[in-house]
Amino acid sequence: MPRFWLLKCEPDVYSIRDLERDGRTGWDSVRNYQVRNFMRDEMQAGDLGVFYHSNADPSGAAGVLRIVRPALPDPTQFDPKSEYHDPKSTREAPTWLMCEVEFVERFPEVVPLERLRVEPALAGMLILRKGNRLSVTPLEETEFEAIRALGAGRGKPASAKSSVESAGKSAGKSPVKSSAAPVPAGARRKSR
DNA sequence: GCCAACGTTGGC
DNA sequence: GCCAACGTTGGC
Repeated sequence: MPRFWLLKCEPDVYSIRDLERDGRTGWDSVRNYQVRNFMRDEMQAGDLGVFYHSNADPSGAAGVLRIVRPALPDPTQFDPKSEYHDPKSTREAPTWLMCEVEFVERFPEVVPLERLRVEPALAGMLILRKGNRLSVTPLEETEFEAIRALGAGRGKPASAKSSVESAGKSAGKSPVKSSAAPVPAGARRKSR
């Protein structure tokens, strides 16, 4: 059973269109212990994630990605020239991890935060909680499916009661562009 | 650009 | 191990 995640990134830094173009990328530069532990302990290959654009116009859910490999050493920590260099980290025991992700789909339009907020199925979602700053958060399957439905334009109006039932299984037939592109080496800010 | 909320740091 | 100061995030 796959798990579900929400991954935030500023689209000025790396957007869903960049991922669509690249096919795969290393979700690097995360410098938060809680997020690192998610990647180390809970994330699994095959998990699905919502790609969320933060600090954007509009901010919101932009598409879907899949976790290819969950807990790789983040190379930026070893790069003295990187903004994310961590001199205390060693290759034997890397402090920081990243995951490799692949493109699954881009929503025709970003589902704005404003829309997510009024969706009953998303009432408990971590990212909507005030003050939450984690760049990677777990999602319930119902939350993931609700966001995916909104992204596909299949969301019920915000006023509708119970929008969960309609969010059926749609996994498994994703238009994955199976690019064999390696993980880009460039140090990119995937938020912390 | 403001500012609330949070994580991290460092003095003690 | 407490906690104030500081830096950062991210919506608005």
